[in-house]
Amino acid sequence: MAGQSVLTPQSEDFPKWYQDVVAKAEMADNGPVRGTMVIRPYGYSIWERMQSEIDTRIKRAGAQNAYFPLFIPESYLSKEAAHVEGFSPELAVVTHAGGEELAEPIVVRPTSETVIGEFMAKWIQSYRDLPLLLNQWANVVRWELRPRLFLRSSEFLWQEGHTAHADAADASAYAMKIHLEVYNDFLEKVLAVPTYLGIKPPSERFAGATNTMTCEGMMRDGKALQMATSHELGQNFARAFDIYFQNEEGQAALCFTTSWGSSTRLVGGLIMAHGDDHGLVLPPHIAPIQAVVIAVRDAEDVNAACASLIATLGRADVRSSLDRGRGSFGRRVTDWEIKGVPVRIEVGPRDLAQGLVSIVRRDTGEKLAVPLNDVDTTVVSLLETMQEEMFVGARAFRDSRTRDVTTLEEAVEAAESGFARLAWDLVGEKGEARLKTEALTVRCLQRADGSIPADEREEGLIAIIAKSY
RNA sequence: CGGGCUGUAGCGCAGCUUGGUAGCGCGCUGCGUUCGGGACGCAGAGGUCCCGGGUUCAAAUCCCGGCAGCCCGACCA
Repeated sequence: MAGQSVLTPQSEDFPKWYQDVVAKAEMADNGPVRGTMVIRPYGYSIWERMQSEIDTRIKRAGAQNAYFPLFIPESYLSKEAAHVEGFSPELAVVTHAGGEELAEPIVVRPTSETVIGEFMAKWIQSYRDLPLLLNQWANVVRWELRPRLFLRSSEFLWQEGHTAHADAADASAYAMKIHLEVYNDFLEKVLAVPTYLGIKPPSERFAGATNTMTCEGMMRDGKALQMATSHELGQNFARAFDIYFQNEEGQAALCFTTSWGSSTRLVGGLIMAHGDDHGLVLPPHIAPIQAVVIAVRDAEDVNAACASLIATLGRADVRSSLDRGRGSFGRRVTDWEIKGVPVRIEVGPRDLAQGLVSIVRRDTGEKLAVPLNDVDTTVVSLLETMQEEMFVGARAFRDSRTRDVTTLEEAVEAAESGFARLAWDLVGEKGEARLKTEALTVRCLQRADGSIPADEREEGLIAIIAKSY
């Protein structure tokens, strides 16, 4: 059995590999209703760590958490024309409740701009109430025809921020702040995923937004995944929901609003950004278990050494877990690899006799013999090294698969294996239509230096073109 | 919604052509030997063969009608 692979190799069938990992790492199962998802404890613990990291950053940016209802009157959605048009194909609508047909159908929220807009209008009186910075953690429903666990499910978990500002500049600056200091910082520092930042072309904009910013990550198969988005909504929703305030001159003025979100899709992105043929590879900062201590065999002295190591690692703030010597060694090693635990510490009689343990890195497979007394300091510094190297490695991979091109035809070719960078002037609406026939899209527009432009009419913008999830 | 495929044990499948009382691998349970890269032996448990109807002495198998799922074509975090 040795050497036989447990997972479908990525090179053979990437989607199958993804499904295998999700199942075998015990991340999630399909729910009974098509498109729904059961998130299993291991997958959920990763999501919880994401929530905690993102939530901390959101609060640092000044927003407060609140909760708005799952059920939204259908009439609310209709108040913003582009919004309802964009979302109507994927709405789940409640027509019956309490044993009767409802007078007005109720929509299960696909996003909460409308309800929150209604309440912002109520709560905002004067410029002193601005900016109003809200966030909520919730589930939302967008009916999916082609669901995939974490990446596209009919119900998913997310965080949605909603803010109101006195002027366009303040709204735009705040959306940018969230985008850089919450999303991009989280993606780079915690998930070790490098991104291309930019704005969506008008065709890809959020329904009802005046501008949409995105963080695009590259997966191991070269396809793009939108990992978070931030929208400037202009006065579209303020107008629809009468979000007025009295300015310093005593006149009524319309607010400018923003919204921004990140979801359980991040879990899928994490899997696909770092995973290899042996399974998940988790960056230490996100890993629920950073180090697993494996007893090579279930013997008294081995178990005692393991217990002592767990205690030591705990004092060093390393999230660790013990694998007692039940079952075959190889099997247990494989199982922990599939789950992507960054560091494996093997404790066996042979090493122990010399006062050593074996420490193995999940990302490189590198194996070190380390004296018992040095385990905590070694692991702590190793985890930081791995976090950094995983980011650098992912960035090198992304860069190696990103090509500057000068024609649409070259872009199509380059997007076979990664991203193409092409002058936005050379794309335009016609180019987008051409790309669509090749199942390609403009993922984002950015300035030549990689920064985020204010709008798509700026001179000299670069379009990042790729296949996407 | 259009085209192709599949529903048999927890999972993956064979059996169906040519009807005859339900099988394999993995997993699971118990005991024992093992354990430094997916261990092995022995003994077990587990099935409305997707649903409904029909043909037949007899249907997983043949016929009719449903339902569900998967893959490929237009949207989305």
